Amino acid sequence: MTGLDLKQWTSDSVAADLERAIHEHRLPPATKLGEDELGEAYGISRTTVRAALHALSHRRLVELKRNRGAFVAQPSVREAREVFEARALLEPRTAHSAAERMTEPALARLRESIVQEHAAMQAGDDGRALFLSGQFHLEIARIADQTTIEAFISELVSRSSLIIALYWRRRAALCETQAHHALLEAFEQRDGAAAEQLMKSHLLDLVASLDLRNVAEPATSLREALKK
Amino acid sequence: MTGLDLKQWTSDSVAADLERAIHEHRLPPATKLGEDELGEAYGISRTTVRAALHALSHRRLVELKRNRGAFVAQPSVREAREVFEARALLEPRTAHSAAERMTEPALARLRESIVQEHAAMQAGDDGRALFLSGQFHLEIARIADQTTIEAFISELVSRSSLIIALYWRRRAALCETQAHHALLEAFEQRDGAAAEQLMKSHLLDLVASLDLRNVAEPATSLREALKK
DNA sequence: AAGTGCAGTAATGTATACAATTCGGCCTGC
DNA sequence: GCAGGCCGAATTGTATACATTACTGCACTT
Repeated sequence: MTGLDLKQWTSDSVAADLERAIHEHRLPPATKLGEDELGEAYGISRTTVRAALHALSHRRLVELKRNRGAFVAQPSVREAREVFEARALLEPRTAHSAAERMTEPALARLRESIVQEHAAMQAGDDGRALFLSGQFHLEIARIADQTTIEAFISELVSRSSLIIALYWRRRAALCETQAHHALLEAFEQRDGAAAEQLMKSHLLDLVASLDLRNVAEPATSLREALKK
Repeated sequence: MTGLDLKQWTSDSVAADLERAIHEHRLPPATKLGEDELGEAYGISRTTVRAALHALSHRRLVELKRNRGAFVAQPSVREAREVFEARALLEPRTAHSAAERMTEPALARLRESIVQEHAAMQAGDDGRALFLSGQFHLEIARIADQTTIEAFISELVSRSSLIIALYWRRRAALCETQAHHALLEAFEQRDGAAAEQLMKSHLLDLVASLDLRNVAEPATSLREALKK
């Protein structure tokens, strides 16, 4: 477990640590996140753990079931589609803005991100590669100088990682860095329209790589299903 | 205060209650939300109040200052612009989808919303009118059957209410229901393109009615300003 | 008189103890 | 043999007590 007892953990840092673990698929969907267990792992009390779990539940990365506990979320097929529809609304035009505001240091950060992503993939660390891939998308929103939209994209990217964990079809991997390279070129040329279009197809490719056939998942619990 | 001791308050219901109070301008920006004070008002312990305040801080309706407490957020001019830029990305195309999926019961709900909004305004209850105006926008996302985007819009609408509290220019009021009526007509005709366009201009009008001249707000605290 | 240092106070941050609820196993009865 | 109900264990939900931090006022120094 991550919980080295050296650090002074706060609810925020614990939440960030857990989010990264989820994002990197070290904590797969449906994993039970017991408060006592986590508290012991991090060397803190349940109070702080609870705050972290609640924070993650607000980002839909964790599902809180009353009197049952916290579990890594399992996005439904429906939710998976919605997440990518939301990304399709936000990211292309954000990429457009980013291209227009692009600077040399920003380009350097994007290149560095791709390099690290590539390295992680070479090292066979798929989880880390996936996380870094998300960082690339986040960095674009940061460059576009839209912190509000950045926060939304951050949530959506993390949730996408859960979706990939559940619905990823082909393990063929190179497609990601390829698309990011293409985006980088558009950014280098400050070509907003191209960046917007590339981001749009990149997201469509992502959805296409998923197996989102509706399998009519049984209600997880009758209680839930009968609520209304 | 709202805290009637009849109800069994949970952190979620307290958060919802506070959010509504903020949305209706009963709790203006910068209001101190003391844990003890709220706990006493609702007849619950600080633990539950804290959870509610944390939830609201995740929606950027409340600012948590470490060891200082919780305050109703005061969006900056910058943040105000960002909120409406995000809405401009999300809402027009959501309105488009809504128009295409429109049903008679959904239309009835929209009409009812407008009626109530109008009634509240006639009654001089500006806060409630503002809240209902937000409900209209939310209902559209609900009709579009996009719960993920709906959650984002819900947050943005509530934050918009804070922005209006801070930067509203003219008290002239009728503009809101007017725009909503126009949208309703587009919905009645299932005209997605028109709805999208009307929503776009409606949001632009809203921004235009604000006074977002940059006044270079002084750093709220030197500590914050010098953090990096 | 202005600014600095110090201590008191009041609030939040954290941990722990108790209460409530859920689920699992077992047992009984038909 | 199976369905239904009861009881127990485990885990979360809530409240309270303690620790920590930041601000406020006052006295003191220069």
